[in-house]
Amino acid sequence: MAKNFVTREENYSQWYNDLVIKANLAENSAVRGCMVIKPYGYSIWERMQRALDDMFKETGHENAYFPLFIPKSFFSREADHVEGFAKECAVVTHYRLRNSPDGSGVEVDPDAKLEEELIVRPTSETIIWDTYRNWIQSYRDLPLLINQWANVVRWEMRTRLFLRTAEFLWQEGHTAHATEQEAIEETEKMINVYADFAENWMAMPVLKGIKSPNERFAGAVETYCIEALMQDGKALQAGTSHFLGQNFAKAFNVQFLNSENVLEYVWATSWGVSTRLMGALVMSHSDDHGLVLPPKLAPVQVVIVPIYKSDEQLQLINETVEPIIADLKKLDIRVKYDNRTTQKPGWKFNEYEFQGVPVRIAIGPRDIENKTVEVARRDTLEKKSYQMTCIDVVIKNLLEQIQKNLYIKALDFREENTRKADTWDEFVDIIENKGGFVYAHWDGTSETEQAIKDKTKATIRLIPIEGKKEQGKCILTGKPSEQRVVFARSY
RNA sequence: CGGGGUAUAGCGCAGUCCGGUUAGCGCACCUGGUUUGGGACCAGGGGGUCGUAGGUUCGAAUCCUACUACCCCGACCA
Repeated sequence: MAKNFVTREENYSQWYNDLVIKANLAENSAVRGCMVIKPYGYSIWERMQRALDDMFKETGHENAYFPLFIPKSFFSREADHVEGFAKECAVVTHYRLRNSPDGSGVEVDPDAKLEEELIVRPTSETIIWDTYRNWIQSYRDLPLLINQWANVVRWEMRTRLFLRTAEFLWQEGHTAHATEQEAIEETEKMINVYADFAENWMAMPVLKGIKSPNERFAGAVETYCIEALMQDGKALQAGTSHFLGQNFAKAFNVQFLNSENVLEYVWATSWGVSTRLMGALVMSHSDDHGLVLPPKLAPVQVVIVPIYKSDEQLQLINETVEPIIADLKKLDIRVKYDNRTTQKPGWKFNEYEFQGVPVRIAIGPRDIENKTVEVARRDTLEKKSYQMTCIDVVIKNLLEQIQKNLYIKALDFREENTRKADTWDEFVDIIENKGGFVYAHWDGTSETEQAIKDKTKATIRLIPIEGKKEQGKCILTGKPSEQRVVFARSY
């Protein structure tokens, strides 16, 4: 495995591929980086999914499931939307295969052409709004608060494992509201849910803000986002929440009668996070020893490894460990006792470090004698002996401490890599040589943003929502600006 | 779609320039023994249409042609 991941970007790719494959997380399939999440990796994702799902339900949302295929004609209804997605759609044109005449295998049967092509959903706004038309008649039907967990396909020109695969698993929330105000509140509420999840579950600090028009979702009036900083100094968009205005309601003719018996178009939002969060998790905390998982998301929070020379010793350790496991389980700690005889202790230590298990307990003859256990934490790699009595409470506290420590570490890293630039030279120097987030003034035009991107590959990651007003001059054009925005190179 | 690279055992690679025993190494796997507090050691063993198709040659992993797949860098994007 490549060393010095944190400081040497060129090693990143090798490190990353080694990591995800060896850690049994995922592997690239032949189809444009389609993501296959193996069992261990999936169990991490499943915990994330469950936590998010609970948060959606707490905020009043219900789950539903809509079709995979969307008739092509649906896409032409919202102009910006089709513009945004047309270039990356997988299209179903035929419905049958046949044996090749030359006997070399199978081929698409040219006689089985579809009347109207079907698009594999790149996102579900169109099919959902087509459905909502039938579900919404009265203000009494609103708000409609629905979430869908689904896989979608965007045929990207270039894929990147976890961060941009052709097929990915995500959730997309789609809500309909009677008023503009209520829809905006929903949009903001959900970006806050995402930020809450990122910080409190993933231990990943995020910036909140809105996107510049260039980066806005196709069909949205306003796009809110959370952005995280990865260990190599690049930004990663971790979640988005869109205020869609009445664009989709008008495109799909979704109207309702309000309490004054007046026909109105509904106001909409949509919001989503994807398996990209797995990439974010890996890239936020991992080190050269492998994954580092925040305890709240770790499928296994504590692993116990016995150290023994004889069967009798193992038997003794088994008996000693039994009540400890019971105590830990009582405190809802996910614990695994690995007393396989097929692997050696050293091998197990490395294996669980690789998988990012937050806490490891080792127990051997020496410990039995002293009534102690050896506790090692994954985040700092520190080892320490504790008395066996009350070890459950020690571990519980330690897990909470690790969760906090990971967040603080990531936050410190972000602070160290967040800078202000007041001149063009300063800006270029930071982007080229240091990376990270750069707060700088911008004249507010798309042309300037594009020019900065062309020159430096840096884009506006977000415009802070509650950013301080401050008079300044655009770093590129020198035109007046009232607020700094956040620039970075990104994935 | 442009530029670069790679393809040899489950994984990682050497061998290719300069054709010539039976294609090799590390990890992993299997058997036996000794081991077990940070990826053990010794001995033995199994596993290969050398990416595909054609060509040159007495002889091809090696030379030639075409094709395919994957990786990296760009444009595009969550």
